Amino acid sequence: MSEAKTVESRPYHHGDLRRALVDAARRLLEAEGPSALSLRAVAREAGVSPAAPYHHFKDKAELLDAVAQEGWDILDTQMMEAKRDADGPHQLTALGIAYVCFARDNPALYRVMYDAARDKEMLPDDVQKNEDSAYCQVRNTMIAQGANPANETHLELATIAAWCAAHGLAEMAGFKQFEHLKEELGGERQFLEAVLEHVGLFTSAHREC
Amino acid sequence: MSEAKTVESRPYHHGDLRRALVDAARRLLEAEGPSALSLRAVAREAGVSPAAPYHHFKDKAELLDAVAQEGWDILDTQMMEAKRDADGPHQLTALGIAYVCFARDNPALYRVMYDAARDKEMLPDDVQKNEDSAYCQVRNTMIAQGANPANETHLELATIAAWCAAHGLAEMAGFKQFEHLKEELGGERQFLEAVLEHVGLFTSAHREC
DNA sequence: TGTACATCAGTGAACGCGCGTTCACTGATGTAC
DNA sequence: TGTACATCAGTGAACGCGCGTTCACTGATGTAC
Repeated sequence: MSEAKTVESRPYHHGDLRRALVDAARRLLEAEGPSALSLRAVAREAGVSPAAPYHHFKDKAELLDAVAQEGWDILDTQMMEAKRDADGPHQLTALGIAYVCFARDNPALYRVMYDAARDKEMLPDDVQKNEDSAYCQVRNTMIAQGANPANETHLELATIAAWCAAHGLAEMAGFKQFEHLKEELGGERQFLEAVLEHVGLFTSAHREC
Repeated sequence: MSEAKTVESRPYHHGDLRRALVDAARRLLEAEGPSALSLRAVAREAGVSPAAPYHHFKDKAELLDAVAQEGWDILDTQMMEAKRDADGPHQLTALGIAYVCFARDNPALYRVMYDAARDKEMLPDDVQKNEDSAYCQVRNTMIAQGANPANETHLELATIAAWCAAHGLAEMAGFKQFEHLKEELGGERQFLEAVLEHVGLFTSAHREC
């Protein structure tokens, strides 16, 4: 689509083509959706020949993985901010809302993230290993809100249950069937909160997206 | 893949090619996954020329819609059976488990169903309109288990919350990260029940998949 | 009951397309002496 | 500081592929008289 730099100004060596390709992929993704995300289209969008990406990624899958990884990183950051800005008892809901808002604001990116996860049949490793990851934030917040950290199984199950509910809501919140509820409740955000409240693991909160 | 009838036995006019194409699509889907589901591959699998499907479907999307619709019908049936076989207080969990089991047993079909839904940004119309639909079964079971049918908004939100949790679990239950929990709890089925229990809308039940 | 004919449901070849990937290449950069 | 040379990161053309869809066609079926 758009090109940040004018074509003629770019030197033969790009400087950071890897970064530029991931950026180009994200631009394409938002503009055209996941089905438009071919290696060639990404190269085109970055203003580079179709063979150039192969100096930075083994194949198409590796490029997609890098895009997905960036998605997880952004998600982590946004959830961290949401948690920081929320009062103690509202932190878990704030995390849930931040999760769903991320998915709603970046639907194509979110889809790439989960398409990769389903293909591999696993979330990226550091979703559970990195202490700042979205997953660990939910887990730690559950402890802060009274879950017993000694009962590891219970804690994990609760985290997974909350995660599943948020993921389901993220994928379905846009469905037209629910539009009347959004109107009735005063907006999408209120709708999201109301659904999460019904899940039972979350308590109510009223913060920004 | 396989061919039910021998090639030479099939008459020039097929009889019910529409049906045969949907069946072929499902066979392909389970054997090769959603990415293998091209119009041409379906025709090939059905033993028919690439142009033949156009006498029964406007285009590829319409064929995919028919496949997805069949998925929703099967889901409705399986949930109905699960509910019938469960005791009153366990019916809601039985429905949840049946939902997740359907998705786990037919992962490619489930993906086709939701890919179509996300593209259209809505579930098929009769998921909410048909009284036997999975959605209405959950809704009605909530009433039977004590939800106030007069509070329509509350009822809908609870139904959606349960649906979201089940959908999220359906997509994530296969992730390798959760394998140790399945072992610890004695199997995938126990794991699914345990997660749903944590959702709060479900109560425990112990029935067959 | 037999025949003419319209309609239906297939065939198979062809179209143009964009894709992922490879290849021999070349221009730019960095390093050793 | 200057030069030779290895390495790096691009180019652009080409490969083979499977795709969705269209087309003129033809064999089978059903209907009217």
